[in-house]
Amino acid sequence: MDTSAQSGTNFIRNQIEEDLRAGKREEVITRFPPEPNGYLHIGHAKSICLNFGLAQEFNGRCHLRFDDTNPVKEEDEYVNAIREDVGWLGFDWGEHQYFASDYFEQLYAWAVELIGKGLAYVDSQTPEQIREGRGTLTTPGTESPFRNRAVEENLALFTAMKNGEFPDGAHVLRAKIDMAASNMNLRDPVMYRILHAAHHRTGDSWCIYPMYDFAHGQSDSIEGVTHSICTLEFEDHRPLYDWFIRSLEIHNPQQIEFARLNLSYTVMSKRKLLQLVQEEHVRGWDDPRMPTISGMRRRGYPPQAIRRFCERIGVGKSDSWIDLSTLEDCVREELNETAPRRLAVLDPLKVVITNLPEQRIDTRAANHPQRPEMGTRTMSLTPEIVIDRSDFLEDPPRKFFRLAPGKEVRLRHACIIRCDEVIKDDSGEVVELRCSCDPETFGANPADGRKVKGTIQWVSTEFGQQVPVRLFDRLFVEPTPERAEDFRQCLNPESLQEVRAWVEPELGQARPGTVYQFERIGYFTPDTKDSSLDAPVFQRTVTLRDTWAKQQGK
RNA sequence: UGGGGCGUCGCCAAGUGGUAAGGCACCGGAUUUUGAUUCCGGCAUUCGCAGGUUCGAUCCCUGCCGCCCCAGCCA
Repeated sequence: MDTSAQSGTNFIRNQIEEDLRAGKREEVITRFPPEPNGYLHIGHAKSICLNFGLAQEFNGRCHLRFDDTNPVKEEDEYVNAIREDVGWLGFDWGEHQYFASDYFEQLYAWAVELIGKGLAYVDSQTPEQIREGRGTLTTPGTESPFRNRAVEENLALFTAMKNGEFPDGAHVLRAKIDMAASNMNLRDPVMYRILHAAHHRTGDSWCIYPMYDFAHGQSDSIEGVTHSICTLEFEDHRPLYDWFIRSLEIHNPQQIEFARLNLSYTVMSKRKLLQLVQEEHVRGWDDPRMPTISGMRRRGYPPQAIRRFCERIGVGKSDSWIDLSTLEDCVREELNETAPRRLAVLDPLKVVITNLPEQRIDTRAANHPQRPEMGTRTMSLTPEIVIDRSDFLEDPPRKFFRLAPGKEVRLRHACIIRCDEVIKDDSGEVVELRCSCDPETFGANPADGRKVKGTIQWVSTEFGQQVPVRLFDRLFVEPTPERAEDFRQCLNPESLQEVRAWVEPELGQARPGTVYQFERIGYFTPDTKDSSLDAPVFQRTVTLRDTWAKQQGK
């Protein structure tokens, strides 16, 4: 793994260093704790890189622990997908894979212990009554009439809850803290609820399940976690986290909170992502337009690019909205180094070279301009080729370095051609160009010293192949769909376009796993799901920077 | 108007008493058989605002202002 990354510093790293220096901790154990109720997205990647990265950096370890305390939402499909994604990102949890459900027995015993200490009680109010009793942000709550039940009665009731003697919602176990606390989390939070639901791992063994607050900290404690890193919204829970640890007198991990990632032009909440999938706005969790790890993998984003992105955006506590261009830049940076180059024509315009000396002229083309070790391939120029429609303009603006009537341009890896004649159909559309070539310019500049600034890609219609290519655009037209009244109203109707492109012959056998650069266009890779052995379906990973287009847009 | 956080360049983000790193974006220019890449150069006399302490403050104090989170038997 590349640890060479530009390691900027951040407040969490600083604090860990301080804890180690001061002797408060002797090792660093972190954990990535996803709830298996959805697929991982780029926001999770930030947390994964942070937790695993810190553990690596301090020679500690990072656990993968599934926070599966709510059986109605969690599924094995999700735990498998999560394991695959974390591994693909390049992180290894070794033997340290855990489930909060592994600790149900221990958690139950601890609940009993707290009841014994008079720190927990069974509340028999209805959910509505409990809500009303909690008070509001500005008014204190009121104590439940069941708050002062005897320890023995609490024990008997809690045992009966566990034994399935009550229906869902009949009773709840609550921590006895302070109904007037200004921090709502301390107003006698619920520890256990009755849920007659099958759990993905424990099946029907339990019909009471611990709440997040009564499971997370203790799970960290059991595993010896030293630094429990989570997102900002849990900051208010820290006093409760500490209260349980203190009341139980067990190992005390330290919770540290950081700001979650927000990315422009996409949504990150699991609920919204689930909705996109269920309402079929996308073709599944791994749709290449999704901000999920699996979607990015399918789209061709290399894991190194995602790790670099997480390193680059830093870690802080202020709400941040990262621009999509930052992510795309990381993807380009990686792919520019590794992607073999090929020529492809997405929007073909037929060109006939009228004076080609032979029916076929072979040239050697480097697979990467800066990396000769990536080898070369042969390209065959024939009298009939296609070029991209956007590389020809009948009436070009100043500084248009491509083809136009009477103008010259270089065919990449081949020779210079001049446009002699423009052929149109009845409707006036240009359907063919007749060009003459300068045979002296194969692998050489014009002997007379004339300058031909433009170079364009081409494909021989005799040897090339036609393949489907999907062009993705951002899923949303609004920079912050997350804030919209209805984020679905912001969906980009043109986020997926499919064209039929001409590509170099060997691309017809391309397999998923390799990302190519189609020169002057972008990076493309065969889709893992829709490609077959000899029929790849290409998709655009990301475009190349295009300063010409940018200038034109102004 | 309870509590908890946050406010340094368009977007992120270091720095936390000694006179503002870096990245993305943007703007110039060089090289280029990808208008790609690469390379050079530019880009905050200023750190939410107002006072105060100090020889000196983004860093300390006071007061404002703005934004985010919390009233699930979700995590």
